[in-house]
Amino acid sequence: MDNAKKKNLEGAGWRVGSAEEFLGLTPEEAAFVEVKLALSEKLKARRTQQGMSQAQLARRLGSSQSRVAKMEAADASVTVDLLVRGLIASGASKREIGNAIGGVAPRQARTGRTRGNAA
Amino acid sequence: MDNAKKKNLEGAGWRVGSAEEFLGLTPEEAAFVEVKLALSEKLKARRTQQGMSQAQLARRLGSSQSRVAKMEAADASVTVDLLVRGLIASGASKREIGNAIGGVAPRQARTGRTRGNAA
DNA sequence: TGCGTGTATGTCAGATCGGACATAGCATCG
DNA sequence: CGATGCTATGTCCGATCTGACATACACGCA
Repeated sequence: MDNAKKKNLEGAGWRVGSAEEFLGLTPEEAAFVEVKLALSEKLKARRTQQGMSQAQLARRLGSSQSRVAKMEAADASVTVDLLVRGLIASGASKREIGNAIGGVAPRQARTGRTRGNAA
Repeated sequence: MDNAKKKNLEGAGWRVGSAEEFLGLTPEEAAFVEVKLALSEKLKARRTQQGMSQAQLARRLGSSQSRVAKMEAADASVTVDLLVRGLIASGASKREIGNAIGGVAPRQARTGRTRGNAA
């Protein structure tokens, strides 16, 4: 799965979700998968951004490299639970997690926060 | 990690924000619990707001009333996975889910978290 | 009082998850 | 080339979760 491409689509008009429907998922299942995908992407982004290897993050998580790989691949055997824990272990705040799921595009194109912030 | 401990503690009846530290949770565990709490609150809010009973939501979820009760109680035996599914089943958008976690209050005052909608 | 409805709590068998391990693919380096 | 480091995939088996059920509590009503 190439994240770059997916992100392009997201930024453009939203395509990723349609893949799930194509697979015969209900809208609810699709939404759930989207949540997982969003979190797995964010996890990978944070990890690489911090120059960590999967093995390092795994250690921090008390898990294994293979599991981290599956997390980032949004493998079916990975739950949102684990992804959230992984994000937290990678230092993500609740805010970041929330934004990853429902937030506006994580693209850094925008200079200001969605909402007025820092004094 | 130490789910047993968490289970007991949660079962012992606990309060929202500050209790984690008192319970000796690591910051990461605390953050995770906060996520769960935020989601369970949102779930209950959405359900009642829609005039649904736990049993009705359960049916929609393909689950049972007792499990929904546990979800809303943020019981240790429910995962973020299930909470997210519950929210989706209740019609919540990804955005709403993200906001519930990441906490930018959409509209109403964020202070009355206990349920203070007694207007 | 008894009944109906909604919610809370405990339990359990079966389903799912997760850490660990093995293994393979791919770069990079000496 | 071999060695090292990082990632991907498949497979176990013990740990955890989940739906279902039983049951209890609360409230309103006739």
